[in-house]
Amino acid sequence: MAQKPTIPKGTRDFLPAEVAKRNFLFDIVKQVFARYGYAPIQTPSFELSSTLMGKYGDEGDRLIFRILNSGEKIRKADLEALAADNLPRFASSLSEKALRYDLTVPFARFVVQHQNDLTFPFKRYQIQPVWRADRPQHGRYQEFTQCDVDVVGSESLLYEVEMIQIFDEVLSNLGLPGFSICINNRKILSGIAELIGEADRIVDLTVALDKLDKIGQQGVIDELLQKGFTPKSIEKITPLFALQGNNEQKMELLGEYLAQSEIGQKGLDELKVVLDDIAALGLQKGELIFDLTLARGLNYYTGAIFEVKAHGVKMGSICGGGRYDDLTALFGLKDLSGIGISFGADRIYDVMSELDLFPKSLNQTLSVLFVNFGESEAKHALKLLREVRNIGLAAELYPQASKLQKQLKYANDRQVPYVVMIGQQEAKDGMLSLKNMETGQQEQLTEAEFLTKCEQLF
RNA sequence: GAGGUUGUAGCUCAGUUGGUUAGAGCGUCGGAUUGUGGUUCCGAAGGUCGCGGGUUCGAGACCCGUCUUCCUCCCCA
Repeated sequence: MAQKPTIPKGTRDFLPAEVAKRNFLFDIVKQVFARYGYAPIQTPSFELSSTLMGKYGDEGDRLIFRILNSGEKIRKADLEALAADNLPRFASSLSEKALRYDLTVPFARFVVQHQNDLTFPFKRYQIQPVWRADRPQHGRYQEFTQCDVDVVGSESLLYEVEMIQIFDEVLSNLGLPGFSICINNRKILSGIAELIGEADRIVDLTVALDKLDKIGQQGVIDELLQKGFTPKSIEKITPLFALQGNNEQKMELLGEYLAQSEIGQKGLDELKVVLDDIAALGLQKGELIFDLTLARGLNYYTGAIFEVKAHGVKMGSICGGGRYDDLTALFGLKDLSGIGISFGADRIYDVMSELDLFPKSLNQTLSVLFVNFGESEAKHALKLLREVRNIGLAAELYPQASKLQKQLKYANDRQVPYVVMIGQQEAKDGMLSLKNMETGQQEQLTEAEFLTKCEQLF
């Protein structure tokens, strides 16, 4: 026997029932995106390595899937680098292309490349798979789909507000009973780093701070010591550990703490505008929380940063995003601030499955099944079948004259609500039997009566 | 990238200190029922025990390698 086929780790097949649910999810996402004025674009699955490398931090670079050069190009391999044990350089000489790691960086490249064809502020959405060479885990895949909205060409904080509204509207429309939209601002984090005299170590600082709720105060201090922060600078951080209460209380305390930092104050001011606007507008199911420990490792964020967590399930963040002032500058277009967010479709799918939030009717892909009683009966049914399809209902004729038992079982398995039976005598009389599969009841109808009923169903 | 864990029928899983012919439930197929499904009863098919190597008279079980699963870390959606 041939060996059982498998697919690579971290990837999945989707059965019809799963695709139906995923499409349900995508449809709601698209609907909201479109309503806020975003238009869809698509970009290639893979980019030049130079486009992607270096944009996500060291950790991110490691997780980028690289595409091996093909054909004669393989001869370009830098064997000296290999001999010198310089593996990154050796790898680069083997590969010039890589699968996209997210949709934001390819989008920045897209904007720069097509800047003459775009009207700014440019608003786009993009729903496509991305790939990460990560260790698979619960809610973590090597191939997964992101749903991104981004706008570039405006610094207006109205877009921060808009992104929060989109989070709230999409997730509420999907039926999530509750979720936290966490917000922070990189400028606040920069201000803190500046104040403690470690302005150039902001990444190490934020990564450690990010773990506060996981490893606790002492854990953060230990990590900072390990990273080489001086006890003196760490001491200056400790007031932050006491930060508690609601958003206003946290902001007030932080206002005093950051009094001497211009950039920190700016971050606070931005945050306040956004929080006030949202407070005035209100949210449906979402809860907006200022979370100072929210850091996000992606190093292109410069202003607001977001992360969303679903309530009632054990799952990492289901959405993320933030403002980036310099991303297009990396590709040669300066002074173009952007902000964007991403919905992790696969994690949201998992959350919805766990909470049983998908409508049951999604599995119904066929409304009417015509039973096949034989060659001449089938030919007769075919004409009626065409009319049912013209009305707009999904309908089909069973392909062979199997036992009725088998045909009904097929209808049952496919959750078909109505089965039509036309035997020899019925065909002659222009009559048919319509069986309701849910109630089991059956009625005799003329063909005209049946078609009228189909129109009502549609 | 570090550590741990898992893999036996289509699916979920049993399988004792290594010992003849590897089991169950569900599902599938056939029949009870030749034009009536979802329930019931009877019967059948379906396995190089993830893959490769090793130890042994003998391996599903022990050892090594490899792939895969899930978990913790790292990072993230």
